[in-house]
Amino acid sequence: MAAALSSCTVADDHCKCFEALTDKQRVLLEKKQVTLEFKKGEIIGKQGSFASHIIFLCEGLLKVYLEHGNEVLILKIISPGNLVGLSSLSESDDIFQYSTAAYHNSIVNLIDINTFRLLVRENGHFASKVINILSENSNQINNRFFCLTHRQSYGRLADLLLCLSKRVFKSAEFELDITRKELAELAGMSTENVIRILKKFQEEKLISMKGKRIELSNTTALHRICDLG
Amino acid sequence: MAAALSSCTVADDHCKCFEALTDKQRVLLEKKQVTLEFKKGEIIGKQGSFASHIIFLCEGLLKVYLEHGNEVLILKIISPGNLVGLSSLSESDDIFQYSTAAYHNSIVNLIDINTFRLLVRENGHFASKVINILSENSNQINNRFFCLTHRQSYGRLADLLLCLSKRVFKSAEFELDITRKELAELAGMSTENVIRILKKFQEEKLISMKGKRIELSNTTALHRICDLG
DNA sequence: CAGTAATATTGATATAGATCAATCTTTTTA
DNA sequence: TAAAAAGATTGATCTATATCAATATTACTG
Repeated sequence: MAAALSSCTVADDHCKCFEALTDKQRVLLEKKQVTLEFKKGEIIGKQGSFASHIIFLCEGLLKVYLEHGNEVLILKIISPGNLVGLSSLSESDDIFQYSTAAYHNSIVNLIDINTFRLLVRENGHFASKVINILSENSNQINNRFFCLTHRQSYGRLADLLLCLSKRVFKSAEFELDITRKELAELAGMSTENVIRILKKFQEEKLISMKGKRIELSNTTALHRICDLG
Repeated sequence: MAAALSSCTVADDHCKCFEALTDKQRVLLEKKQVTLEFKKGEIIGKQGSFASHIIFLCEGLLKVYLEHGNEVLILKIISPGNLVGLSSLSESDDIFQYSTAAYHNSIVNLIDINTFRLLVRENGHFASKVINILSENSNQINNRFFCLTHRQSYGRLADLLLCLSKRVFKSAEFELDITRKELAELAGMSTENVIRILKKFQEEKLISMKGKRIELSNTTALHRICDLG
């Protein structure tokens, strides 16, 4: 029972894997990457396109999502210090299975995927770290899967707010510079529903909002809403 | 658009990874595993318990699922030749993040997880194969995630039937020896709804059923139902 | 093989949340 | 800075699907 269900949408710090590289390997990897800036809304990797690189986020905020026709499913949010696209390491298909886009202006390192593959094969410790990251990723997405399929809208939105607060902004008060529509995609519901629930949360003094600024005033109650569904 | 959305619930053949081992390594691995039979319904690995082994399915059929309280989310079905529990390789937590149970009587190899870890670190090619498996797994679960959140019940059930036919039983006609409740869990809906939709499918001559035996008579139409949602 | 338990089926009802439509507000741009 | 576009909000309606309740069927057990 109890066990705080961690359905958080944000990936954990991944950069640790590079510690397993030798100095020489690290130099090689650094040579085989480029740093780029992406503007708000820009797509960094498009689902279905050729995956020539692994993405490392230096600054900003990204979303990783599936799209089919007009429908979108956000798999996770990427905050700085994390990697995207490890699942394209699989030699069998080097196609991005999902899209990656920037919520805000972001700075990104694009790491050559073949060099990455080489290092995995060359350095088992590095490979082992990569496996850790992939595993944590799966667990996180699985929990999000559970949350989106088994919790109802109030719970999902409460969960999302807590997650943003705890993991992305690391503060009970934060500037949420994304549209309601994007919030709705994150929580897996309609835009109108997000608005109505946020209003309800305000009325019940669980949060307070001015402009894009949100403050979580009663995290205990929000947690309870998560847990009850 | 087009692109047959592969939201299949069944894992692919995984056994390939062992090909990357040396003879000596393979012998070591074989020494560090035991073969066991599990009866229908038995739990092979319980979410939250200590993950001391990786599961390899020789014969039978398994389900991998999350549980919280009374709620269950089936992540995937495992057919023979596949591994379960790779995500527990992560050194940081050797706890099963999900449960694994047998649909039918099943024969399973339990492989010592530390030996597995050792081989990953020792043999980068093996590690690379393991990464492939983890990646394919993620992709598959992500697609199932999309399916369960974005398709409605008719589409989900059609998808499931096609998947069972194509991947598990490898035939348009098969004996589906699981309860309606379990079917419902797989398709992410209520038992009653499964029954009603199966009835509708029969009326429209898309499938025919006698007892536990199901035959898909019009897979084209079923595919169309999947795609339209 | 009778009796009980488990599962399947059918119908009626309730509801969360989507969708649609209209207005208001903010942001962008020319 | 005025006009247009994009986004936010509110209310009304609709519907897919869960839930509840009753009965039928199948499977199990002593």
